[in-house]
Amino acid sequence: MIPEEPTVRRRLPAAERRKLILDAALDVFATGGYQETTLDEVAEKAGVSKALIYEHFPSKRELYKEILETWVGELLGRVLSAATAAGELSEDRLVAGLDGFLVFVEERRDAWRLLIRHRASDDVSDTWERLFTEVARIIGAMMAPEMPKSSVPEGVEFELVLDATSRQLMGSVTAIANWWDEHREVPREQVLAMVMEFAWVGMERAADGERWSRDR
Amino acid sequence: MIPEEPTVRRRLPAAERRKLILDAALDVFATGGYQETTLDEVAEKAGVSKALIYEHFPSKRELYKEILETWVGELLGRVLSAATAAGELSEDRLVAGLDGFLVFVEERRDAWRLLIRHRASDDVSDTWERLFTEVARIIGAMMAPEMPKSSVPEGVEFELVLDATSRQLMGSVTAIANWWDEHREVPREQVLAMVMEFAWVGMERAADGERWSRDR
DNA sequence: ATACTAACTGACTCGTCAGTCAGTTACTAG
DNA sequence: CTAGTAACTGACTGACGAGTCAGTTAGTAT
Repeated sequence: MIPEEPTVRRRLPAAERRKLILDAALDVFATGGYQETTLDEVAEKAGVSKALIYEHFPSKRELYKEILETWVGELLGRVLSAATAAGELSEDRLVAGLDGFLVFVEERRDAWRLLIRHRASDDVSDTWERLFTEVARIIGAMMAPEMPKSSVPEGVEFELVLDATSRQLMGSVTAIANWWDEHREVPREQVLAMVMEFAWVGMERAADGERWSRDR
Repeated sequence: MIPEEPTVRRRLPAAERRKLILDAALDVFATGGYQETTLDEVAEKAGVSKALIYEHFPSKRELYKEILETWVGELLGRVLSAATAAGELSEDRLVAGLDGFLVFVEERRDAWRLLIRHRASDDVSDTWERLFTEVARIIGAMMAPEMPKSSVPEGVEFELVLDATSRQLMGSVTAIANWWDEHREVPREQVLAMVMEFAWVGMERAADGERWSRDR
């Protein structure tokens, strides 16, 4: 009869199959989140049986964690390399890192969706919390030179303000990234400009010693 | 034998029992989110059988939605009444509304936790999305007078910027509220000051026509 | 006291899904 | 050609959890 295409291997070496499963799982987890995703869906998407998934990963949880850590690593790597490539000035580095983040969101929307589809799954919240705290720490380190004492409200520890501010920055950037997800037509430079408009200008002004005060 | 305390009613009128179930459910849902809480937990916390819950609510989903809508309503009500009580100036109103929000978070941490424990549950995400959009709309309306054209990056629709900015504000405020949840020792006024420092000063500066630009 | 009703429960069904196991078959080393 | 092994699967188990039902009992009206 018609001979089967020899390049189409029905059985793949473990590493390749593993990769395909990871890709399928990213896709499915990103769409539905951890809890509502079933391994049967992942198996179907990957075109294999569920049992095979267990040849490559010990549990659903471990599969998810591996993907989560892979992509957080990728994201962090991009942001950091973009930042360090931008030179010495911490302001330039922050802007470059922010743009690197937006590039990541633009290119890997699936991974970005996975990263924000986090909460509510106590099963894996420890992993997420660890990674999240790590990111906050790094951003805080980049922001520290931009945060002179003058911008610290009286009676609050500098460390606390730094921590809170880095989380605010993460929160606003995350929010606009999600907004962007529904407004893809807006080009990246404009998103970047809006982030700067919102978050950055305030920090600059704070750096000049001008601060909001209650009695004005 | 020892007569039972007559004031301890073993059977309560429907309305009271309903209230107790709602309280218990808020508590449990707030701790674990929608998907991971079971009605058996809620029943145990409320001190009744699971079957009784179904005498008062048609389904788990409806129970959750009722709680969600109750507390979003409460939150919105407080923010709006604080804002309107603050006078005519939209800036004053925004600050007052923000403080009203922080008061809510401080007083009803359980409800606040419920409100952020949202994502990933497609079961109820439509309800959440509706409420979320509503809040963004209201904040956008409050912000609009504070956002002169000068703060709009070139080439972007004003409406889009307004929408994106309101979401950034929500994101940063949400982020600091969550941070506050782990730093309860920080008094509310200082949290408010940090929010202003981060978000507000930037907006004011933008209003003066000073903007971040890429080439400086 | 008696009957009536609303509050309430234990024990069930039924579907779903993570994880398992006993195999079967595609490839490959000799 | 023939083991041998790695890739792969169908059919299963066991646990868990939403929702149901046939009752039982506390309060109440007469």
